[in-house]
Amino acid sequence: MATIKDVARAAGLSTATVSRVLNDHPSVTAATRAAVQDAIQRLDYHPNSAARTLRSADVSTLGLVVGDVVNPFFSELARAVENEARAHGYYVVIGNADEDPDRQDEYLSILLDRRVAGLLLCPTAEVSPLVADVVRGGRPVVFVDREIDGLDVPVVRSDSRLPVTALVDHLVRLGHRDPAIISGPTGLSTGRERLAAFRDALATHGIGLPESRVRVGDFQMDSGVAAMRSLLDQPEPPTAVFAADNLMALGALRCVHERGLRLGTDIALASFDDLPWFEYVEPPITAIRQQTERIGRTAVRELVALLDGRPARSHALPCTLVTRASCGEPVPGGEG
Amino acid sequence: MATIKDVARAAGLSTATVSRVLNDHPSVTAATRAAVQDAIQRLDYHPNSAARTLRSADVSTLGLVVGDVVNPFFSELARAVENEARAHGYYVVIGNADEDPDRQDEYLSILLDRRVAGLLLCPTAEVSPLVADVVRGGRPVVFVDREIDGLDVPVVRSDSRLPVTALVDHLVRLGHRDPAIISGPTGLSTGRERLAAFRDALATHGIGLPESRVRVGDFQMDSGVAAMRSLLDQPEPPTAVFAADNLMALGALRCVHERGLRLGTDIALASFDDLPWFEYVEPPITAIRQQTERIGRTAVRELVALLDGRPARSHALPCTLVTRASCGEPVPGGEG
DNA sequence: AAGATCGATGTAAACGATTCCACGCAATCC
DNA sequence: GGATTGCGTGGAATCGTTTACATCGATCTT
Repeated sequence: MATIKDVARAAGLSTATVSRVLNDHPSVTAATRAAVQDAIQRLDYHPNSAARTLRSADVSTLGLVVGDVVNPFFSELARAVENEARAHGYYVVIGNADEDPDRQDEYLSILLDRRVAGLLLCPTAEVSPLVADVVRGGRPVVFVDREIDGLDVPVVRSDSRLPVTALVDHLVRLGHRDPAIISGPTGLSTGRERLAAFRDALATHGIGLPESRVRVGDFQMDSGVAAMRSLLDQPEPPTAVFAADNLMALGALRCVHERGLRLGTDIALASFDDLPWFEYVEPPITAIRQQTERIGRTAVRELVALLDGRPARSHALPCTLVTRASCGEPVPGGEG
Repeated sequence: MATIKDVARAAGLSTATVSRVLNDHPSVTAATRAAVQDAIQRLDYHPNSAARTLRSADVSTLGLVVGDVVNPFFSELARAVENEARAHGYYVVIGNADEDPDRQDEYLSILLDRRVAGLLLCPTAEVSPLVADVVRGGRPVVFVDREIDGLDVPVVRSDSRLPVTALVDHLVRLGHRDPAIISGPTGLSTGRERLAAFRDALATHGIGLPESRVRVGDFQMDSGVAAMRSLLDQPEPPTAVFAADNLMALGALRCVHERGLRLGTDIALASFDDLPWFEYVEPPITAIRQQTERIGRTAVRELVALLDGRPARSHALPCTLVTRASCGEPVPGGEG
């Protein structure tokens, strides 16, 4: 493959001049420029970008490590991140942790190795020496969706307490006296928070949350199926179930269908994370809607602030409870 | 940012030795190795991959450019690609074209700049000088899902003809005499093929496909809404609609709900791409199921073959028609 | 016990681009 | 008309790594 030296030789010029032509440097004669262009054409020369980025660091790419690409929340997040990043002149390359802390660390390494300008991370584990190192190393990092105790990193996420409280009120109003939860991993801040919010909200109604009403999944679909089965297999199954993310809600739904139960009458189901198709299931599924797009955009803005040397701050964005019919009572005009 | 020199100095060794540790060279004492590891930890050192690939090309990372991360087909594909790649010792970084040819080219450039070992690409446009250059430049590339006429690149995709024919037979059997299609872009091989297969299959039943029965979307949700509206706004709307991908099917579904129509009785709907939740909509949605996981895994295997200097071949994997009730007739035991 | 062998480490030359600095030359100034 | 300015270009250092070759003890051979 032709190098800049070959071009220089072919054009009878120095590599410095060729480089100037390549980078649109003003002080090059039109004639010289043409000669270089010609040599480039003839030799089918393509600059080696490894050499290029070695010399002058790449500042155009951001890294995004998501919890699980298959999770629509994260893919929508990825799209939002990308759109906002492009508006600021950055590209985004994505690594998929698949909810596996080891994979997360690997992609973290790869992206750092590749010298991305900054990192957006949805941490998949509470403790990761690598993450801690990266943060302490002073690299520009923003956490998205999840935070890690003890690490002073800007976090952009949803505030789960209010909407979960609203959901519990909704459930209790419909007569559910012993709702269950399919929680996310308690090792993740989102898992913990949603569970705690659920428990606390029930407590205000004088309702406890015994172990028989809690199952812990991993935010992926299969764990939702298993959790729902386990809940329904009890002597006194719950009348309502709150799945802490959309994939586990889908899994729960699969189980409900397996058993031939009717949603909303035999068993109530609600989900953290709203999805377009929740509206089209019969009956439509009540869900807590996150401002996914806004989360992504805000996170990018904070990261860009960091990159520009400005201070960044954390955000807990509000959610809305979208009440539909899956918890028992058809709510007219439920959207909103 | 720490360099190999800093590590060498901190460990009281030469850069050569540090490099040997980094690359698992056998002839390094355990003690020396430990000292280097320690220094690496302390300094939070990450090798500069630009320098590394400048000296000797990086062989551990594959690049994947998907059509649209938000499309569940592509996110499932991404997961499969990643799992298979890891089994072969590769990592995968993802770029999202968002169905935009310019973005595709940008990510292609970025990934090539970063000197990934090989590329998996879901081309978003028929003509792209960059893609052509890359292919002609002899870089290891495998196309996934879509192909480009005139480029001799291994392609791993679904064979759409058989299942689309089966779908049309199904529709005709249920009495639909003028089905419509929400096609993908005709600039994409998948768009063209599915449309052609639909038209040809109808022809064998003596049914034509006039312009009033064809709408062209972009494989994204909004275009499905618009296309469905346009189809239904006609004086004589079709009784059945085939959406050429899952996102446009979701869009069509939104339109059906907007209008207060009942799926299966007022209007039939079928989709290319099956999704778990299609089963839980009322009535469940008939769909053509691709072997997404197998497509991803096969594509990686072919790319790995290329990287190992072995020949690679193309694959057209079979799909299955999963008949459910959305086209009018509840089919008992419809799964399969 | 002296030379051959071997294993661990260091030295320094690449890789291909960018860019600071210096140089020569023409045009301009006083 | 000699000094100054400015412009186009070239020389060479530099980015951070890998790796061929050199070095240097220690061990082995006979």
